Parts: sequence; C-alpha cells; structure tokens
Amino acid sequence: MPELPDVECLRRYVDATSLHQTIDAVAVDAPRMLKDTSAEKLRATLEGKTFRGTARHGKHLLIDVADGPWLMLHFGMTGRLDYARQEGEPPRHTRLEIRFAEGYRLVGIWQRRLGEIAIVTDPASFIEARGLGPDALDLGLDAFEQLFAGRRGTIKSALMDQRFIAGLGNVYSDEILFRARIDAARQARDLTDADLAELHRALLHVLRLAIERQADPERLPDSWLLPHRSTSAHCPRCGTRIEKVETAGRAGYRCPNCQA
DNA sequence: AGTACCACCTGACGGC
DNA sequence: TGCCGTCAGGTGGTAC
Repeated sequence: MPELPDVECLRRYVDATSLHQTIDAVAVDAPRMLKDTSAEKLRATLEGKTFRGTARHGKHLLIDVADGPWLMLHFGMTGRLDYARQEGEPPRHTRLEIRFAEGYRLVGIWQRRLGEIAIVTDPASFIEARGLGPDALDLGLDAFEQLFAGRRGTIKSALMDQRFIAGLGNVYSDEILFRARIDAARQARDLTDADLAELHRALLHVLRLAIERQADPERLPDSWLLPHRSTSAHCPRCGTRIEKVETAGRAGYRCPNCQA
C-alpha cells in the first residue's frame, strides 16, 4: 500500500516510538533488499547508536542516526513497521529487526521482498542521486504548473513518475484524478491552467486528508474512489458503474461519466 | 521521450 | 481437496 500518506504515517510512528534509544542489535533476513550495503555494514553502522529524527521524501522514509549517516527504508507494495516489546516471535515476514537496549524493538515487515533497506549520507544527496522529483506535498501551485510545462505523455504516468513528482502511486493518482474529474488517459500537455489548478487542489486535499485519517482505507470518505475500486462498484457522485482501465500493465479505476 | 513488457517476491482467491 | 492461473497499492531495466 505504501504511497506518500502511508509513508508519512510510518515516519510519525518512528518519531513517536523509536527515537533516542540505544540500538543494541540489528538483524536482516533479506539480503536482496539491501541496496549498496550488507547486513554486516548495517549492524556496524547502527549498533550502539540512537535514532534522533526522521524525514520523508515521496515514498522514502529516512531515519537520522545520531553521529552517523541515515537509514533509508522503502516499503514497496507490502512493507510496514511494528514497534513493541521484545517478547515472543516477531511478526511473520519480518525482514529487519532493530532491538533497543530498553527492551523494545522496531521491525520492518515486507510480505513480498519488494522494498529496500539502505544506508545513505543524508536526505538531500539521496534525493539527488536517485533523481527524485519534488515531494508532492512540497509543491505550490506555481511550481506545479511549471513542472508540467512541456511534459509529454499521459497525466497519470506523469503523476506516478517518481522523477517527476515523488510520492504518488497507482491508488492515490487515481484518487486525485477522480477528485479533479480528469481522465487519466489525457495528455499532460493538453491540460489547461484551470485543469492544473483543480488537479493541484485535489492533490493537496487528498494527501492531507489521507494522512489525517492515518492512511486507513476504512476511515476514508465514502465519497472517494478508493472504497469503490471495483468494476462492480458505482461512482459515489453520479452512480455510473466504475470502469477498469489498463495502463502500462497497471489496473486503474475511473468514473467514465465524471472524468473527462 | 514515452510506453510496453519482464523481473523481482509472496500469498490470496477463483475456477476447474 | 488440490492445482493453476491471475492479481495485488512499487520500481528498475530493456527493447522498441
């Protein structure tokens, strides 16, 4: 699930639970998820240190190691975190376990091993090296419009391109387009200033509200597309049957009546 | 430059 | 019950 709102919630979770405790053990059970590092290097980097803060850019969570580099986590399609006392077995699919001296542990759980664990120097150099676009929540309307000048391809592929804007995936890009009443298949270059303004408003509204509701699908308004992502569902605005549209092998959903 | 497709992983679900 | 294809909210590489 992890798109920007989910990762922002995970960031706040780490802030609320895992700062300022001495790390006394680190275990990794997914060598392929380690990017440019090794389990050994990760242990050497973290053990004996503390986390002192967090940052997020798009779907990437960055954790500041006091007197050290940053730990970067990417959650792929199924990643999440869990903080609890060290007792019993960690949850199924735990791939990363960080034990704190005070008796608690923070674990990373990835059912599928699609995700990433890395050590990076700092957020700015990481963003630069990855070529990530600006974080979706950092874009003012002017910057948003600037970004679209000369952009080719469909609006949906632009929204989902992490080098263009960081943070949106399949579900939230559909949600934003639904709110703005814009068809995902439209060419980005054909959007008018009014379309872009509407899209920008929808983007901020959807992301902010999703974060406020802890990115929990159960708590999102029924007026959103998200609870109706199925071809047996109907548009919460006009009742038209929701349509499934394949784009680049991904299943998108839209209301064929509302979105033009 | 954009798009299509495959690969990377694992599990759930529906059809036969 | 069991096997099999399909699908799931991500990303990167490659081939047009």
